[in-house]
Amino acid sequence: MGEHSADVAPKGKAAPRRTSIGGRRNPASASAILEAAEAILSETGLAGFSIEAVARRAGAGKPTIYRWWPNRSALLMDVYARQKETVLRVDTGTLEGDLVELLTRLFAFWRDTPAGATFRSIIAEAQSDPASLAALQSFLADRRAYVGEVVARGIARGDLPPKADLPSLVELIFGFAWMRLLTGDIAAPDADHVPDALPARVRLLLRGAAATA
Amino acid sequence: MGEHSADVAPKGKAAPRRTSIGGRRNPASASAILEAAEAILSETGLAGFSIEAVARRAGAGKPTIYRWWPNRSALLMDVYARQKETVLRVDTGTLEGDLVELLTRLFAFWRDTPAGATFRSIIAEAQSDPASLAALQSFLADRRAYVGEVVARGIARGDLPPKADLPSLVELIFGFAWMRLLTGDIAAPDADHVPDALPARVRLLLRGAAATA
DNA sequence: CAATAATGAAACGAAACGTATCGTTTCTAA
DNA sequence: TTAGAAACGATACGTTTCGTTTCATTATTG
Repeated sequence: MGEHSADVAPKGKAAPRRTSIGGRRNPASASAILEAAEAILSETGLAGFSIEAVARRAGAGKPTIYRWWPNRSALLMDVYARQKETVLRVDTGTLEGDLVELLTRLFAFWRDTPAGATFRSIIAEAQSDPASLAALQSFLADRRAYVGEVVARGIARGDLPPKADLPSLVELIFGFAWMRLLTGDIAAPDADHVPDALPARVRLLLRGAAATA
Repeated sequence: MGEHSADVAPKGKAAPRRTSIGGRRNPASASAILEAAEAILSETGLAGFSIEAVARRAGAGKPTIYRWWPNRSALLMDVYARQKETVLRVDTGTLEGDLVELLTRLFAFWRDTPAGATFRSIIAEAQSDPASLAALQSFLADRRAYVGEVVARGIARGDLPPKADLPSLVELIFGFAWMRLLTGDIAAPDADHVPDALPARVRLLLRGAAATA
């Protein structure tokens, strides 16, 4: 998966029909489907996202999509996972720097790539489907653990007292980020018009965590 | 609206057919529609919520619903507005008390009434419809202003320094609350199994806000 | 070569969307 | 009293999407 030409039909053109490659999945089909899904999300958002639309765009059969993904939520999750969210990899030397950098990068990732449209759609779908919610909760737990490690590293470095309220800090960071995404509030800071409030949020959180140690 | 018997069909029974009451809207129809919408959200969540289902349940015509609400998002907004979110009215004597009480009440409101299902649906719909997002942003601005007043009252009382970072505090409070709702994390605290982490979140936020004054 | 799994095209019945049409009811103004 | 207007729910409509089934074809494996 990901190593093959996707054979996604550019809009308006017919791609060669893919056929079976024998008793195994065709990675070209998978790529085509995931890329089509991503393109549609980018172009029309969740409102235009349907299995029908993805199948059409990918030149794939609906049975193929349903064979691998039970519903559109699951497909969304795979689209997001594929977008390689490496933005969380930070190491600026200070905890405050790490958190500011992490969030700055996350917002840019959400803003400048189809990832933002994808992830907000995942959250939306999770409100109407219990299985999707469970998947999202699991995903969140994983991400929280990672950020918890970033914070623990800061503690080890002495940037934060050992008894700082780490669970609250991590929860509030994610609440902040998600809310920015869901309210469409991830525009790039612009020193002339939109001052960057993100560092102030991080500062408040870190000082609060330290003060509750 | 709200003063009349709704004439909502109990499931399985036929309500008397409503007719026109002359060249104005029939408040009984409006009530029936809003109540049906609320009931469906409670029972099936957003997945079962459709204009068709509401019309059937309310014994109303789809043209009637579309006459008054452009789409299901708008209907959701009215359902939520109708649920009288008075939980924000707090006055415990201290700012920390106020914020803890406010959030405790808000979570109970979301948990114990159809309001939670409604509001999470509103947020979900806002991810696929720009007009719904605009309405949600407006609603949020209003609620932030109110909480800002609660905080300002605390500042006047001396619970928080005058130069506390009020914008960050308010934004983080809402991020926290929304995220709890969206991840299904609003279960009632249970001292034996689920300790109440909410006061710790509030404490961190208040100390952080104070420390950034 | 036969069996198997996979592939996309096509078809299907059901459901929902948003709109149009209809007969009926009620209200208001003349 | 009458005519006109707005509203009401029932019905119908064309379109889209859902999830599933069927089909002919392809490639792989034993």
